[in-house]
Amino acid sequence: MKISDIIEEFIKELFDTEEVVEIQRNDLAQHFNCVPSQINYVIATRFKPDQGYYVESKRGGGGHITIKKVSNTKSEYILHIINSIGEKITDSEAKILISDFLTYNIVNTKEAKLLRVATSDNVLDLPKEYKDILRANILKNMLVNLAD
Amino acid sequence: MKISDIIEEFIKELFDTEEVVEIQRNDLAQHFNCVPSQINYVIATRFKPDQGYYVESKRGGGGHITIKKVSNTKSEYILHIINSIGEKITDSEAKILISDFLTYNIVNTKEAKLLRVATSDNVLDLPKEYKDILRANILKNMLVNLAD
DNA sequence: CTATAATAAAAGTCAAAGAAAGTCAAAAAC
DNA sequence: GTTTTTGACTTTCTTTGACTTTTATTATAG
Repeated sequence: MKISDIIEEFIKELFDTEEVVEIQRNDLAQHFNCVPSQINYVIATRFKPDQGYYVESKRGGGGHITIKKVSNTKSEYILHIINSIGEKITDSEAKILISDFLTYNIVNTKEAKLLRVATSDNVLDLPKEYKDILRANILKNMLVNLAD
Repeated sequence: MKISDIIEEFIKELFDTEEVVEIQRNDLAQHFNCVPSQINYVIATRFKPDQGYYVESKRGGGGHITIKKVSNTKSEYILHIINSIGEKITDSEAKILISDFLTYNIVNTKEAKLLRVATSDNVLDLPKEYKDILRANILKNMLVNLAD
C-alpha cells in the first residue's frame, strides 16, 4: 500500500474524534518515515476544498498545519431544515435548531447569535397569532442566505 | 506551545481586570524565563495598532511598557447607530443603513444579507402598525450582537 | 545648595541562529 | 504517461543575545 494512502487514512481517522485536525509536518513525516514534503503532497491531493477540506498553516517555531473538514452537504442540510420548518415555529424550537447549527458548524458563533436574536420571543414583541408565523418566516429566509 | 503565545495570552488576560496594562519588561521576561527582547517581539507582533492596541514605554529607572486597548471604532460606530435608531424604522431606511455598514466594513457580506433579510418588508409580513416598530427592534438587537 | 558628571536601571534595536512549513522538479514506481 | 516519492532549496516565523539609547539616581565640584 502506498505511503500517501496510509497517511491520508491516518489523518482522516483523526477526524473521528476531532473537528479540526492540527498536525506537525515534520513529526508526521518522521512517524511515517518519509520526507516532510510527502505530507504536502498528501494534503494537496487528498484534502482539497472540493473534497470538503480547508487547510491553513503557519511556519516557524511552533508551526503547524490545520485541516478543517467543511461539510459539503452544508447547503443540502440547510435546505432540508428549511423544508422541515412548517408555517410556524416556537421560540424554543428555533432555539434548539440554531444550537444544532452551531454544533454541526453550519453557522459560526456570530451568525448563530444573529439568527437567535432575530427570532427570539422578546425581540418579536407581537400578538401571539403573529409571532410563530413571523418567526418561521424570518428564520427560513435567513437560512436561505446562509446556504452557499 | 510557543513562549510568545503564552506571553501574549498572559498579557491579554491582564486586560480582563485592567483597562490599561503596565508591564515591566525585565520582570516579565524573568517570569517567563526568556530574554527581554522576546517581550518586544510579542508586543510588535501581537499588539499592533490594527489589532486594537496602543503601546507606550519609558526607559530608565522605573521604566515600563504601557499597553492600551484603543476603543474599537467599529463597536463605537455600531452603538452610535443603535442609539440613533428610534422606535420605528422603515424598510428603505434600514436598507441604507445596512448598505453603509457594508461600505464601511462594519459587517461582511453574509452578515449584511442576514440583517437585510431579517428586516425586509416582504419577510416581515405584518400589519403596517407593527412593521416599522418590529423592524427597529430586530435591527437594534441584531446590531448589539455585531458590536464586539 | 545648585550644576554637572558618573553610574545604574530600565527599555529599544537589529541581526544571526533556529525551527518550522512551502516549492518544485527530478527520479521512481505503477 | 500519470501518480508518487524524494530532496535540495526557499520562505516565514520565533528565539536569542550583543549592543545602543533613554531616563533616573547618586556622587562630586563649585
